[in-house]
Amino acid sequence: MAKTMKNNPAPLANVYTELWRTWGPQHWWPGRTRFEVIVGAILTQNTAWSNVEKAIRCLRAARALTPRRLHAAPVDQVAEWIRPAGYFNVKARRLRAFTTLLHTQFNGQLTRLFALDTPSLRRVLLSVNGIGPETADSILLYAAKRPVFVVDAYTRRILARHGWIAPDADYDAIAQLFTSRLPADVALYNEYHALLVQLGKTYCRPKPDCAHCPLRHHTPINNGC
DNA sequence: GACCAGGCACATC
DNA sequence: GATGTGCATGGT
Repeated sequence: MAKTMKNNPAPLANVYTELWRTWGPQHWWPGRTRFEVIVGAILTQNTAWSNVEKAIRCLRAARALTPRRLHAAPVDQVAEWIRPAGYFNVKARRLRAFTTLLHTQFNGQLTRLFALDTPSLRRVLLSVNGIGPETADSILLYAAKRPVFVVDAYTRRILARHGWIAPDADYDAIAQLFTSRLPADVALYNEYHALLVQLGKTYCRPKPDCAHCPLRHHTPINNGC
C-alpha cells in the first residue's frame, strides 16, 4: 500500500469512462483460439504486436498452432517460425516450456489446465520458465476469462506519471489497486487494460505527449506528463 | 542511426 | 534484496 498510493485514490472508474469515450472497444485479445492467445502472450513479451502477428502467421502457415504440433516441432524450427517476433531463441524455449507443462501434467489439454481454480492456475503458469506475472495474468484474463487485472509497462508508466503509484511499485500491488476499486468483471478488465495500452502507445511513450492526452484535465499529473 | 516495443531469467553485488 | 544485463526483430 505504502509503495503504491502517493496522492489521492485514483478515480479509476472515471479514467475508464474517459478512455472508453475516446477510443471505444479494443477487441482484445486478437487470437482465434485460446492456445493462440497463450502463444501471443509469450511472443509479445517486450515486443510490438505487429511483429507478433507475423510470427503467428508463420506458425499458422506451418500448421503448428496447436499444443500437440507445437510440442512436436524441434525447438530450432519453432525459433525460425517465430523469428519476426524477436528474442526468438528465448521465446521458442518458453513456448516449449509451456507445451511441456501441458503435456506432462494436463494430458496436452487446455481444458484440463483451465479446470484449475484461478489461484492454482496462476501458480502453475508462474512455475513455467518464461512466464512471469504479466504473461500469466494475460493468459488468465484473455484465454481463461478470469477476472484478474493485467499490469504492463504502460500501466505502470501511466499510473506513475499521474502520481498514483511509485515508479517501482510492486506488480501485485498495482493490480490490487484496480481489483480493489472495480468490480471483478472480465469484460471490464479486458477493455481497461487494452485501453491503457492504447493510451500508452498514443500519448504516454517515454517521450509523452501530455498536451493531447485525454486525461489531461482529469487527473493530477506529475513528472511533466 | 537512435529509439522503442503488450517481459523475463539470471548473474552479480 | 536491489541492480544490471542478455535476449533480437521491425517500425518510426
